[in-house]
Amino acid sequence: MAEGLRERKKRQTRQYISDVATGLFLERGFDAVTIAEIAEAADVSVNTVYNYFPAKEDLFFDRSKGVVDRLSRFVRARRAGESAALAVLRELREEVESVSPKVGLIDGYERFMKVVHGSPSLQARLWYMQREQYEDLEATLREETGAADGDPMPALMAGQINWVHQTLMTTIAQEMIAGRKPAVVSREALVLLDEMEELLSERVLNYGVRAAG
Amino acid sequence: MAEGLRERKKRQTRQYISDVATGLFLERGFDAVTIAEIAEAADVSVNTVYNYFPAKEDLFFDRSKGVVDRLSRFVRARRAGESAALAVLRELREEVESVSPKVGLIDGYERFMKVVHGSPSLQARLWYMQREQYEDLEATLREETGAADGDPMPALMAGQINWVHQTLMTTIAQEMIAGRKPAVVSREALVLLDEMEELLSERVLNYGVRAAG
DNA sequence: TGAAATTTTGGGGACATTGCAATTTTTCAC
DNA sequence: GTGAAAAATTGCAATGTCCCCAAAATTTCA
Repeated sequence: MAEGLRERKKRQTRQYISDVATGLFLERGFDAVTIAEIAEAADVSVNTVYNYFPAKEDLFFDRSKGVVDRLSRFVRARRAGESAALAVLRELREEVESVSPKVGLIDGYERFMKVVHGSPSLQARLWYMQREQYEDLEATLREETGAADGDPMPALMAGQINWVHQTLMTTIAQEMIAGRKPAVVSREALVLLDEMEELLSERVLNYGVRAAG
Repeated sequence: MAEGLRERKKRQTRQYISDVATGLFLERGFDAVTIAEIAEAADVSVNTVYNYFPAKEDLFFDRSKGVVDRLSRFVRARRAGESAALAVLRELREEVESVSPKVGLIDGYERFMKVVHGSPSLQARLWYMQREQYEDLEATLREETGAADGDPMPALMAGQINWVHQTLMTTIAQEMIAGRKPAVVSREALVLLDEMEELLSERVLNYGVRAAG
């Protein structure tokens, strides 16, 4: 059985509110738009907005859901004989090379990031999500390598991998905000990834190698 | 001429408000204390509180001022023949070894961090300060090495050094919160620093070496 | 079709933060 | 010392986020 009318309407309402809000935010900035305005524009009550979104920031980052385990997924999907760091590097290269929106390589991303840049609370939320990603990765590494409880390696390795990802995303954001085209930024980002890989030590590059075959 | 009565009173008032606030925060948590309560306890008006502190978080982190250029200072003070990363590692080791409050090795730090842990806005503020530290370090590295404008190395190196510092501070905070004694945490932290140094690549360990004598 | 479950809404309120004007305190020239 | 100028403190009102609760509207399902 699929889903009833109620579920469908709920999803639609939620989506609609999110869309309306995002539109307003992109147009006028995060702080300049009030929840009351969003509610009115979406033709619902303020309470309904809060019914779907715990906080104002959630309205903006609604589409960025399911990014928490991004790095973890890369690691879990690493190939036989491949280390955690190299798997992440490979996946990131693929996304950068294919000029994927997943790494912000798309027209309009600059608009998005400018809004974030202009609001402390959005930046805070972004950092929070990045922190979550890091912690998720640490847990995954601990799990995948079967490291003991007191072993600091998973945390350290997660930190190094996180550095790669963070630096990549920050750089892309900066370049996009600077007005560069996705294709151009893609090429620069590939160079950056090469440089970062060269800065990683052998021990990092070899951590969490999946048993061959 | 030193300072007039006015300046002195201002500083006293500011300090008193901050002290009263910190006391309340440590006692009952950040969110559970209102600005109005602080104002009343400090026997001033709410507006006076806002006169000295732009936001509630500033009341809590008032003592943590001047930490922005912590890493930068370490780098600038590096010795002849010493690299940026090694200078930071050395300074951190010294502080950890001497069980210094500067790295959180002091009874009561656990209390402080628990409050931070319990409040999203305080965490956000902490991340913001860490971000500032990173950016400050990048600028310093760029300056000290005379790197070209498009050169990504200062940013990458700042990232690596920042990883060391961040990981150290986070670990110390966790251990302190877990109830360990400063002396014990100090010993663990020294081991951690060794492990991190071993994970840094030669290129990182050799970046920004100050010309010998 | 009507009761139960769920969603939406209205109203009230706590609290951070800001702006403005009135009031008090401190400074400083005379 | 005294009084005006400068600065600090205060009170008051308002905005905006977010929470809680109870009433009203909508949807589900026996």
